[in-house]
Amino acid sequence: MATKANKEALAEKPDGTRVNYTSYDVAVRAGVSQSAVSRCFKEGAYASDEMRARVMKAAAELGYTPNAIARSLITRRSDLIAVLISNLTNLYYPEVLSELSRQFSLNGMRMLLFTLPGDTEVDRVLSQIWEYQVGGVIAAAAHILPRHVEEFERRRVPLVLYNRTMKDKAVSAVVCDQVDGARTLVSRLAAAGHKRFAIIDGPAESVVAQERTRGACERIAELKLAKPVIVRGNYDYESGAVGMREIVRQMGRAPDAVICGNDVMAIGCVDAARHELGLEVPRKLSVAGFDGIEPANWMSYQLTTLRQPVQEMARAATELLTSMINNPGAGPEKRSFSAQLIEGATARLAPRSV
Amino acid sequence: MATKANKEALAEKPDGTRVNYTSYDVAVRAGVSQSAVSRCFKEGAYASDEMRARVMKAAAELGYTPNAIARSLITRRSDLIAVLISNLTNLYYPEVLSELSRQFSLNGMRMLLFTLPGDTEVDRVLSQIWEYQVGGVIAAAAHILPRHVEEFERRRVPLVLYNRTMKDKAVSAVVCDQVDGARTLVSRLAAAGHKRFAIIDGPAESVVAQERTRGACERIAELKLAKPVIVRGNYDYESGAVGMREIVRQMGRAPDAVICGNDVMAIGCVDAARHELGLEVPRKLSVAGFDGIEPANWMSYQLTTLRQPVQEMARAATELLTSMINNPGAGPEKRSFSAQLIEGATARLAPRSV
DNA sequence: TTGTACGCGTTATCAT
DNA sequence: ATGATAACGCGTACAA
Repeated sequence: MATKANKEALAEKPDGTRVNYTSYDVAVRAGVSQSAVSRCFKEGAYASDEMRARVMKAAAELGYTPNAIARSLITRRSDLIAVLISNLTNLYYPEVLSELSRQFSLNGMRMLLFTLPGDTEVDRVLSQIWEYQVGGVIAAAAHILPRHVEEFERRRVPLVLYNRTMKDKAVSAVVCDQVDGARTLVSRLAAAGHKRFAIIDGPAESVVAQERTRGACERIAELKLAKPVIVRGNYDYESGAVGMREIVRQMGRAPDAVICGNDVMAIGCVDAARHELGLEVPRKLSVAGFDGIEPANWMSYQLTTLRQPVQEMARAATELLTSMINNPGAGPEKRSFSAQLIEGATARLAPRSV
Repeated sequence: MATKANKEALAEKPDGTRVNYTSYDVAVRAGVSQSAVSRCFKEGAYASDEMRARVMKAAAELGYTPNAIARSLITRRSDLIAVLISNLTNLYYPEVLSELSRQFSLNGMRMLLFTLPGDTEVDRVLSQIWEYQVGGVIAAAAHILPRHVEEFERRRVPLVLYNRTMKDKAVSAVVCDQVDGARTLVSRLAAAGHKRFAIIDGPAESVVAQERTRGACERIAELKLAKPVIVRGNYDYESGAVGMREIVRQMGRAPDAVICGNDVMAIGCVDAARHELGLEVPRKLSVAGFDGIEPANWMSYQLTTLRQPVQEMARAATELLTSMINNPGAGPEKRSFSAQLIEGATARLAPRSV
């Protein structure tokens, strides 16, 4: 047949070398049908040992690899997962990404990575995602709006939010309880005698930052302490240092404790206090952060922080997503984790109670 | 026709909602042929304004998105790029990855991310890559062997190595001249009076580490200085601290200068010197690192380091890869960059000469 | 157990 | 300018 001849010729290059063999090429070489080859590459499909051996031998000789693109066209599902991340320069995300990658790899899924530079890019990135027929998406990025979630629902693409939730919209998510962590932190600081608090908040669009600040403020109010001075930061080192200076300016003196929206800002805050303002930490000033990134452990800091169980959270996210993929009917599910207080050496804490 | 009826029914779910529309659905709604729809979504293809408008309207109403899987099956090329990275926990890589992502996104390519946990995983990961018919690969990972490169050549898949090269094998790469950087560093340190050097080397399998150490040793020998004590590290903070202690143990005293295989180890080294050994840095001991990661800038360190021009390198890597994709004939090409000495505050350097 | 035939959703090649 | 039709490489129902 002409068709067969064409197919055979496909792998032939002008220079005589061959490249990109298909299951058909393998079939010809093994003297079996194409569908037999297909079956041999699928676990638990009908195939005699004799044939399987012949096919595998031919495949190995040609260096044949199944074409995942063609496969997912016919099976109507791909093992592609998209991961959306805001900015990798936030030292917290590489760890998350690394764990996600490990977990997905273990589950036989491939990861399509999208980083979101700006806020308005979401629509553009989502349309790229739809094109690739991904099996699911993990979004560890800000700027995901309810209308985006609705599009996920319409398209029946499973979505798991990482460390963010959505008001008035049921959506699967893996979160760390920021409010609770912040409350615990304030309690422990207050019990140790801190009275005047200040907060270096994260960027306005970060839900995580909002929750951390809210938790701290709530608890401070409950304890009838003075309302904290709050300055805005953007999660980076410099804004932590700037924030610290601004706090001192606004208060006319140093506060007792500064709660920072993340570890990097806390480190900037500690450095500004020590190196620029001459404030001893923690003797004169307590500083605490959130996340538990690796540099927080460094001897120069030994930051007091609320560590997120990244490994467990990443695992939960992949499990949640895979279960959503396999049970398309199931409704949204939230999994919440608690932050762990790392006592560190940048804050004076009362001994653990309760 | 039965076929048409089937195709129409495809987007229909049991519950009556529709999902995953195809170009055929759009065609029916716009009252044109399927191939017309296809053309409308392709730039510069024949299509009257009138029809284009009708088709786009129908597509928008349905929320149609072209299926990239099907497209790349027929065009025999995908806009997928695979990126291989050893370990994201090395603080240097997130920046690289972030830049690569930005660049690829700008060029309309999607990024498939593979992280390599171990050394023997390479083969497994590569076979996953072949399955996805990627247009090209950027490898910023150790453990890529000549036989792997040969498979890239056989399969005609463009490969660009990031910060690694291969002996006896021509392969495209973007590198930073580590040897030259290390030599400059030693020269500047020696000119400032440092005589007894020590080196905290990176892991054995890191070519980058080998070059950094080699460059330093060469220059030290040329200057007729004592052979440096060399201890092995593994790029992480702890191994920098351990390395520093080990150096002092081996030498019976502190050296004049320690050159570390990367910034994270240098930071560990500085911390161990200051906090554990009571050595003033840089008054009693000079320490320098490589990479120029963000924490190296922090006030507590202000590390003296050789910064790699990550942005330029990432850009070069994407340019190189895209040009290889577009000119399949062209041979391998190397692009080399110079590291920039950040003078910092952890080493006493002689004023710049020559 | 194996082979035949068809279709996944798209682009490319023809006619018209 | 537009429409029919044939691939792309694979999985799978069905026949043998």
